[in-house]
Amino acid sequence: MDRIICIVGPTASGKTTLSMALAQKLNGEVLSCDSMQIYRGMDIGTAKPTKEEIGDIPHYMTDIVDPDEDFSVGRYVEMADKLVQDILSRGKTVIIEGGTGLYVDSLILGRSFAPTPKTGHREALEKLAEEYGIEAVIELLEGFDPESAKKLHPADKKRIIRAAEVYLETGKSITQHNIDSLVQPPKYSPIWIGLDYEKREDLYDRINRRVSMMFDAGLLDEIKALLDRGIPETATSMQALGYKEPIAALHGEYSMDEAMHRIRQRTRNFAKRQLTWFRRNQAISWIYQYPGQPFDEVLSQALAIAEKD
RNA sequence: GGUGACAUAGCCAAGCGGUAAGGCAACGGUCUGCAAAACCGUCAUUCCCCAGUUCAAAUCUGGGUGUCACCU
Repeated sequence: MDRIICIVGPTASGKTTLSMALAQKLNGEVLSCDSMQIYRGMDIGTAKPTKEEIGDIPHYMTDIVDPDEDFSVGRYVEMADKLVQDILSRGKTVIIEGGTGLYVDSLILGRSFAPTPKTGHREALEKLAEEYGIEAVIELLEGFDPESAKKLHPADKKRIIRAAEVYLETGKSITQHNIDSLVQPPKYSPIWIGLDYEKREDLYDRINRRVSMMFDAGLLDEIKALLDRGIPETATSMQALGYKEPIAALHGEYSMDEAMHRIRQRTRNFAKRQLTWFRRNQAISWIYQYPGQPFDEVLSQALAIAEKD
């Protein structure tokens, strides 16, 4: 039987440490599932595991593209799935360490994505929305995908445009695409372990402290190095938490102190969204930690969950 | 000690006699190619306290308390 363990949870919940320890114990290899750690040169702000943390454990899907490259879930799944197959074929355990819910689920469910669109439909739709308002796009959408037109909130411009784009690209509505893919059984059935804290405030405390540590570790130098390399500030990667705020501060929009506060705030908000995403996955066994808990306790709980299967 | 201003949710804040805007935070949720993104929902039976005027008061009057500013 395929042996896959997914370690999921909000940022700063200790996923990296647990993944490495489990890999050690279970003869596993770690596959990172994080939409920002894929970028080269973005280490401190993304809390990427250090060389010391990784040690000699095989570790994948980190540092795979440059920060100014376009990336997507589709590309992630394509690359990661090959690695999963490869690790399994060698009889080892795959430990998926995931903070990006969409990526983890897409990989596990085995979703297939159409190739990157190049037809310019999206640009045209965006222009239409800009000139005539999003209502014009909704109206258009009603013509070939009334379900989406009705379901999507008028303020959710991004998804409305995507829904229209999918139809124009493929001739099939996004609603139909979704129905088709929901019919498919999940590609893998991993053991799910969720990491969280008993009390929300303890998780938030960890986030606050970690942000300070990032600044101490040289986050600003890292950002300056990226900018010196010519990475555009508008690149998706540079819009990441912990990057865009210091950049704004460097432009004098607010103080660096304010930047740090904003990073903390936005990271706390982000952690809550991650929890919302993972909470609906009933297959997850949660480990609720408390401050100062010995790591061995967490590890043995995780091993118990992994062994139960 | 005197004079003046102000007291509205955890924070900022509108309201100026007709039955408590809005923003942030918090909490809950959505999510199928930007996801560290984008989006949605909930959140003051009550406006510092007491008394009064009025059909009706967060809004007016008197007193009290507190904060700030200036004066001595």
